[in-house]
Amino acid sequence: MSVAPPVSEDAVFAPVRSQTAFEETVERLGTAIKLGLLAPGTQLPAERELCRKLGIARSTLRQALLALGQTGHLQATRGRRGGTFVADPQPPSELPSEELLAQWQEVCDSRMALEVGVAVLAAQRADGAALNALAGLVGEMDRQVGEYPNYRLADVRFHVALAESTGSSRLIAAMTATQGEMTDLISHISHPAAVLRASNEQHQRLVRALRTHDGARAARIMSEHVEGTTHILGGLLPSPT
Amino acid sequence: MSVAPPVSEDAVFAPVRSQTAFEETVERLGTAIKLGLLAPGTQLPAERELCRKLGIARSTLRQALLALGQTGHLQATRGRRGGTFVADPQPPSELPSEELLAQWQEVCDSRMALEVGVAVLAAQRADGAALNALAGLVGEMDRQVGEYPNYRLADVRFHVALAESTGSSRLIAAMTATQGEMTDLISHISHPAAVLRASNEQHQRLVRALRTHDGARAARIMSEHVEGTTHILGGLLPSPT
DNA sequence: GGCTAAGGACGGACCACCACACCATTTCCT
DNA sequence: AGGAAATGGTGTGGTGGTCCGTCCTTAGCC
Repeated sequence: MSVAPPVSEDAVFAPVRSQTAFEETVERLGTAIKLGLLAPGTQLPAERELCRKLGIARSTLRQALLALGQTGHLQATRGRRGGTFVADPQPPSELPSEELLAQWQEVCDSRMALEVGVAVLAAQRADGAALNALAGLVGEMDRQVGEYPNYRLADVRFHVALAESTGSSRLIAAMTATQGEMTDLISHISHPAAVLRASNEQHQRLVRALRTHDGARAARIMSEHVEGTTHILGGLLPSPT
Repeated sequence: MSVAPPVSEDAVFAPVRSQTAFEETVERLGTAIKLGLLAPGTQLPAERELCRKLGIARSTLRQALLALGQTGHLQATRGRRGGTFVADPQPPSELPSEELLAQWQEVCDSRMALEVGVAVLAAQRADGAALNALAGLVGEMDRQVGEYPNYRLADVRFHVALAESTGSSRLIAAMTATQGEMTDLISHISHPAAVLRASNEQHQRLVRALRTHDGARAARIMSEHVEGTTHILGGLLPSPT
């Protein structure tokens, strides 16, 4: 027989979570709205076109749009020149769900892996335009250090733009999903200007590392950046027993 | 209006792919078998228990087991002391699917992000036992450098063990999925002993970096390690136009 | 007034999934 | 020898998600 070690088979036999098309659509559009990727006032594509893009039936899409309308994230008007639009605010943002709180460490771990890897790839690939966009977002965050919602908006854009600079759609999707989870986790804790300034300092140093294509340095900076958030959460959230 | 930049909304409106429970079960078990995580001869849990673990109905599980039985990956015997067992070989491994070939660059990008991030986390967290297990697998690969199937088996175990050392089940699952995709991509290309030896050299240097908790160094080594495979594939596979 | 483009609503068909009960085979135990 | 137990194998009915096609309603434009 093989000397195979006792491989942990828990991962293989872990519960299988089949996501319905309806659920995933609500998730995707809702996350994009919450993160500000779809700005308030933005008009969504027409239903008949959007369901084609998403690869689902129109009735299924309408279920999702209805759900997002009832939670106040979307608003629809009929008739010619009508359409579905992203609603303005959602000031009393939802409390993080139980299950997300229970998994907050796993979320931070996934984020660590994703962000560090993306930083390394970005150091290889980011071109001038992408670097300028990132630098612009760093400046925006610097200006909004006293207005957390605005800061967070630019923060999300920064990390998503980083993923976009790699040119990998998988990584972009993973980054938006991760940022959505992070937003749920951190939206209800305080964000002193000093902390934001220090965090943005790391953004700036990261962009400098990207300009010189220094992947190792980018990895180290991003690692420290993510760890900062993780430690803050660790001090405020209940640790799983 | 907001000065929002033209965010690439392609990612938001990308097709939604709802995976059925049946498909995901076949995928999970099939990958685990192909990767050798479930060694030949291993007995699966009884159907009535396994469907409970996976959180699906027994009939759905049986569809998956039937499919894997018809492809020769599983074999079942009835009666008390019976069960479902992992079949021995699958020498003529399947050709990589069209869609996977078309996405090979995205696969390598995802792998880069995941592996580098995992390496950084492992540098922080890997304990003595995990490091010894990794070192043992490096030794095994060194011995099997002339027998590619055996080498690949230890290679997969090495990378999965790296993910296990982070303690994050999400990362373990992501790593097994990624290794499954990589196996599909690289199983039909040649693997000279010199290449394997050089690759395993990087494994060894990585373990040394982990022992000193040098995350930056681990990131650099892993980045070069993944890039090696990517370049080999780039020379042999058609590039997407 | 009519055309058009948009959201809104309905009904039937199909299929994945589930829950439950039961059958067939083999082995173990008394 | 015979029954209990544990396994894979089979069938049946019901539920809900999804798709497809059709039609209705609203509102702006020519």
